[in-house]
Amino acid sequence: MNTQLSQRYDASRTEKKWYRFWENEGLFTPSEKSNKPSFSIVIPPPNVTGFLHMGHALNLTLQDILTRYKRMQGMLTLWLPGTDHAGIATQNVVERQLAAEGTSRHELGRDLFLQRVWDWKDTYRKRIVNQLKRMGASCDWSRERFTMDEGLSSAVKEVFIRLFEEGLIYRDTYIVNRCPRCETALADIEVEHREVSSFLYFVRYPIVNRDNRFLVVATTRPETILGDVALAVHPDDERYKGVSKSRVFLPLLEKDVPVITDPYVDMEFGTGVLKITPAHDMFDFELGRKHNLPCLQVIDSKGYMNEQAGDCAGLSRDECREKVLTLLEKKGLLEDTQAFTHSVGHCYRCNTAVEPYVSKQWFVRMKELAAPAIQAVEKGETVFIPERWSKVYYEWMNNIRDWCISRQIWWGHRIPVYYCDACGTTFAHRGSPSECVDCGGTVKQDEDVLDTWFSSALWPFSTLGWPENTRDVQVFYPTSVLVTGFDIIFFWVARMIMMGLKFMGEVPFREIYITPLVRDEAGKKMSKSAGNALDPLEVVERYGADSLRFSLAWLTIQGRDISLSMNHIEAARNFMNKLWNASRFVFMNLEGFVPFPLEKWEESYELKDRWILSRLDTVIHSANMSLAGYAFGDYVRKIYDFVWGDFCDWYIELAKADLYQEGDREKRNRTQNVLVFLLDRILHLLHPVIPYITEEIFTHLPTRKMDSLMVSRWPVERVEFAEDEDGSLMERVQDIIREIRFLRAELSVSPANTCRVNVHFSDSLLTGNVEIFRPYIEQLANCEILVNGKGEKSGMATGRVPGADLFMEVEGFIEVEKEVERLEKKLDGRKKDLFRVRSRLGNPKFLERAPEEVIQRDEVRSRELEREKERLEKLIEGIKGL
RNA sequence: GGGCGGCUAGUUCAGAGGAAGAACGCUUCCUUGACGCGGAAGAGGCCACAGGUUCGAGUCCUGUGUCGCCCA
Repeated sequence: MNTQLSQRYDASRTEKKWYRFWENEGLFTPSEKSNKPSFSIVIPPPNVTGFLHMGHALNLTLQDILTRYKRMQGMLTLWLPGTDHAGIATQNVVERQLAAEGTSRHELGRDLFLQRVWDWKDTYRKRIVNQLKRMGASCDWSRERFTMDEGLSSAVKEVFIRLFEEGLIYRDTYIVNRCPRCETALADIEVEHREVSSFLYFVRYPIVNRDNRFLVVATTRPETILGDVALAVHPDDERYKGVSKSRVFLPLLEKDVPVITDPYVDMEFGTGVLKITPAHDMFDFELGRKHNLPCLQVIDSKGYMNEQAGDCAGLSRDECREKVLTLLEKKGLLEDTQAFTHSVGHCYRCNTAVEPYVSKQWFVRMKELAAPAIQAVEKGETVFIPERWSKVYYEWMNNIRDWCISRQIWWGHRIPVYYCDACGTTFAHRGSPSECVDCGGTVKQDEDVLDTWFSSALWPFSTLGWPENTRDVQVFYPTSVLVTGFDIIFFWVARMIMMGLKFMGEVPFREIYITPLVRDEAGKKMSKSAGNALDPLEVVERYGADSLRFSLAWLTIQGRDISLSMNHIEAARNFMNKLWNASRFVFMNLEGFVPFPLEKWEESYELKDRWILSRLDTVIHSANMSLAGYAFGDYVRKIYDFVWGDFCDWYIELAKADLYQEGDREKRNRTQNVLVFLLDRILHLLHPVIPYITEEIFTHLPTRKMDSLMVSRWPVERVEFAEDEDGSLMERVQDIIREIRFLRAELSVSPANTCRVNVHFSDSLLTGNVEIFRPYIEQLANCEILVNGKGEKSGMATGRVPGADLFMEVEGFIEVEKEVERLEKKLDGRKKDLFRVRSRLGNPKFLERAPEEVIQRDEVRSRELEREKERLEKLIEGIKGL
C-alpha cells in the first residue's frame, strides 16, 4: 500500500474514481436481508426541464450528509432518487424547441409530440442524474423513479379513481386562473401576484332615464366593460341610496344592466361603485352566482376578445383596452385617469399575466383531506424544522380551497375518465376501455391531463411500489425526513401529507427540514435571468464537489437564507488543502509505526494526548447533537475548528518534537498512534459532508479495517476521555505560549533567536505540572524558560496571563514610547473591566440574587484585574524612569 | 391590510440571560523539514432605535424604523 500522499490533492480525478467505486460495489443499496432500523429519504424530484441549480446543490448536500451519517451509524439506509415530469414547464421547453424548428405541437399531433417530450425527458434525466452523481449523492440508483413511469402512473390512476368514487374529485364549470400563453388552467397557488404600476380609470355609466346622470366606476381593466352584467354598491352607502334600484347603460354598448347592492362591496375603494364581470374576475364570479347574474364571456381562451365584444372582437386584451379608452374619451365617459399600483396574477411557469376564465374543470375537494393533515402536524406526528414553518402550513391549510387538477396540455397523466357518446355516461377506469361500461357504445377519454403536483403528492409511497404492498413500503414508509425548500410547502409538502394520510393511513415523513434559500453575496435570490447564479457544476469542476458541499453545509444555519460567494468556496477549498496536508504530515512520519489499540497506551499518555483526545470526544458529541437537530453549519464549524485549530495548530506542532527526536522510540510510536487514531476519527466525522477526499485519505491509513470509509462505523464517544483538568491546564499553557509570542512580535525578536523568559507561577495547577508543559512552551514559543528565576528588573519585557507572570529578557533596547503606549492602552482596558466588575460587586442586590458561582467568578476576576492594574501602573512608571 | 424573517467587526454571518465570536478582507513579521490554498501576532463593535422586565439584556417583553419574503 502506498502510504504517501501526493503533494497536492487532485479533486476531479479522485471524485470520479470514488463515485464509480461506491456505485460498482453497490454500497448505496440497502441490504435486502437486514432487519436493522431503517432510515429513508425520498429526494424532492428535480424537474426534467433542465439543469440543477445551487438550490438543488444545497438540498442534495444536506440530504447526503444525513444519509451518509445514518448509514455509518449502521442503519438500513435508503435515499431514493428520481425525477419529475413537470407538465407545463417541460411542455413549454419542448414547444419552444419546436417553434425554433418552425413547427408546433398542433402540427405534430398529440402522439408525435409526446414522443418528442419523452426524448427530451430521456436526455435531461440522464443529465440530471449525472449531475447528482458528480455532487456525490449516495442515492440508490437501482430504485430510481420517474413520475410518469409505469408504476407511478398506476398509483396516480388508483388514487384518482378512489377519490372519484368517493366523490372527492368532481367536475364543475367554474372560474379558474388560466394562462393564455400556456393555454391551460392553473391552480390558485400556481399564480404569482406581483405589484404592477398601471392606472385606475374612472368610467361613467349613464343612468337609465336620468339624463346626464352617471354612476362612476373606478376600474383597472376597462376592456372588461364589454362583459359587465351589473353594477354594485354597498347597501349602507349614503351616496348611492337613490340609485340602488335603477339601471345603467354600459358605456359604449346599447345595453342596460341593473344596479344591485351587496355588503361585500368596498366603499373605500374608488368611488364605491363596483362593476361586475362574472366571466373575468374571481370576486365578480362569486357575486354573480350569489345574485343569479348571467356570465358573459368576452375574452377567449387565448386572451383575445371574442364575438361578444362587438367591434373589439379579435383584438388582444391590450389592444382592446386602448380602443375602449379611446372610445370612452371620445364620448366623454372617461372622467379621470389616476396612476395606480396593484397586484396582478402571473403564471408561475411563463410569467404571463393570467386571465380568470370560466370553464369546465376537474377539482379535488380539499376540506375533508386537509382536516386530518392539520391534526397530524398539531399532534406532532410530523414536525417542521425550523418550527415556524408550521404556521405557514396551518395558514394555508385552514383556508384551503378546492384544487383545480385538470390541465389543458398534453404532457402528463391523462385523466382516466371516459365519456360515452351514446348514453352520456361518465366513468373512471383503471385500464384503457374502448366501450361504455353501461351501453357498450364508443367512449372518448378526457382530453386533459392532471396537474403535475397530483403525482408528486404520491411520491413518498408511489416510489416504494404502492399500490402493491411491497417490502419497500413496509420497511421504508413512513420516510424519516423530507428535505426541501419553503417555496413548495403548499405545492408539495402539504399535499403529500394529505395523500399519505388518506392512502397510507400515516404521515409520509416524520420530520420536514426546510432548507434555506441560496442567495448571492449581495443577498439576491440566485436566478439565471438575473445572471447572478453560480453554476454548481462549474464550481465542482473548478474546486471539487467536496469544496462546494462543505461551503454549503458551513453556511446552513437554521432560520436564515444563505449567501454564497466564491470566498466561501475558496475557504472550503483551503480547508481541503489543510486536511490533505495534515494527513500527508501524518503519513510522512510513520517510520517504525507499530499499530496498537489506544487503550494499550493509556498509562503513557501525556498532557497533550489526553487533551486532544478529550477535545475529540467533545467534537464527536457536538457533531451528533448538531446533526440530530439539523444544525449543519454547527456540525461543520465545530469539526473545522477542531481540525484546523486543535489538531493542526497545536497537536501536530507539539507532536513534531516526539517524531523528530530519534531517542525515545516508545514515545514516538505512541504519538504516531495518537496521530493515526485522530486522523481516522476526523475522516469519519467529515465523511458525510466531504465524502471524496476523506475516502481517498482513508485508503492510506495503515490501521484501516474496511475497504471503504463510507460503510465503516461512525465514531462513538468515549467517556474515559471526558474533559477534566487537563483541558484547563492546556488552555493556560496555550495562553502562556501566545503571550510569549506576542512579546516577541512586539519587541521584534527575530524568529531565528531563542529568547529567555522568567516565569512566576501563581496557580497550583501550573506550579504542580511545570515539568510536563515546560517543553511545550519552549518548543512552540522558541524560548528558554526559567522558572521563578530572578524577578523583574528594569528593561525586561513583561506579560501576564492568568496564573503566570512573564519576564522576557531583551537584548538591545526597548522603544520606550511605543512600549508605554502599548501598556497604557492595556491598562485602560483593565481599568474599564475593573470598574464594571466592581460596581457589580458593590451592588447589594447582585450579591443577594445572583447565583453563587457568578459572584465567585466575579470576585476572582476582580482580584486578578486589581493586581494586573497595579502591575501595569508600576511597569509604566519604571519604563518612564529609564 | 394580515403574517413571517433579518438588522452584531470593512464584508458574509455565528452567538439567544452572566467577561463580544468565526470566515474573508486589512496591518506587521516569517523561504522553521504537512500545508504561502501556509504559520505567528495584531487592528477593527454605543450588537438598528426607544421604552420595559431583571441584581444583570445582542440575548426576554412592547413599540418604532428599515430591508426582504409570504398571504389577501
